[in-house]
Amino acid sequence: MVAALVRSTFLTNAVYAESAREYGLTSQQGQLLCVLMAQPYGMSELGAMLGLAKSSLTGLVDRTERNGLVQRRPDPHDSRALRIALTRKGSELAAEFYAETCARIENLTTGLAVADRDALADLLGRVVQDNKVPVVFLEPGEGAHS
Amino acid sequence: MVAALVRSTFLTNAVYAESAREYGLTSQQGQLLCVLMAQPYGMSELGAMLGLAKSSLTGLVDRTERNGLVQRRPDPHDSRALRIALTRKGSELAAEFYAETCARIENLTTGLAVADRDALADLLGRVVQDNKVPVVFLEPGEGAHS
DNA sequence: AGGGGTAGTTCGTCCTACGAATTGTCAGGC
DNA sequence: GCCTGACAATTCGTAGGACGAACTACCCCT
Repeated sequence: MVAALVRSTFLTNAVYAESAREYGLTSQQGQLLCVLMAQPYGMSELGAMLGLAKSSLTGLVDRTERNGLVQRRPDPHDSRALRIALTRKGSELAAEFYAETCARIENLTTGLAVADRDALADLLGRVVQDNKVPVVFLEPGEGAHS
Repeated sequence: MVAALVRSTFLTNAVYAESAREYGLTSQQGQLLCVLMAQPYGMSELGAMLGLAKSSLTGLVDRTERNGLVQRRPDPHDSRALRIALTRKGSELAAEFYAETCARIENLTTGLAVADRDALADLLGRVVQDNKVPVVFLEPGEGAHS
């Protein structure tokens, strides 16, 4: 059990990172884009979702902003706070990266029968839910709700 | 499916990293120790298993060696090559880290019935095998065979 | 108006990862 | 025996990632 989970994690990481790399992203930047596909978030919210310290986030957003993918917008209701949102370019890149990554991850399970794939999705879904994993990756079809 | 896999990967990463941290390790150093629990390997072999460039490995082994966990031994049959092996201290730390990490990962699935856990292990095991994931984490019970 | 808590940034430090260039060694052909 | 191509590993420079501690600016409550 444990070994299977750890190794599949290793596998998924590698696939994710390689896909990101081909779009000129790091894993972390790709993850940031994927989170922001749903809606803009504040720095602190992002830190909580991604499990990063505030200071780590500043840098990540800096670099991603420098690449023109993301934008710091002032929060209208709180002048301390920021809303981090995708730029047009970031939005387009995120969509491509997301689609390609989905395809590649999906491909990892092509050795399984359809019923088995469904079973796996269900079981993993439950584990994820039981452990309250933040939505770092949308369900395909789960669109932006803003 | 895809989202469940990616999110469970995120979860496992976080648990692994936190466990490592508590033993004074980074994820990568922890991974290195786990791989070496099975047997010593050469730098190139490690690079292939972990999916790292040679130059990345030099640094990782440097830092881990500096902490006294790992040792570069000359390869008796090839004086270009090295065998990277756990030191006594590294071996002990690896065992503790491994056990603790196993426990924590196992814990992620306590929301599942035993039969479901077995099913999940089986399905993930097949995915891992189909995709030829290197043995970056032993099956509990799979001991060193040297 | 004062003061505790919150949002983000800055700074210094260390780890991670890569590619290109380099050194030493092995082994096969001649 | 020697040369040459392939291979093992390191070095160097660069860039990103992550953290904690210290700091600024602002919110809100009283």
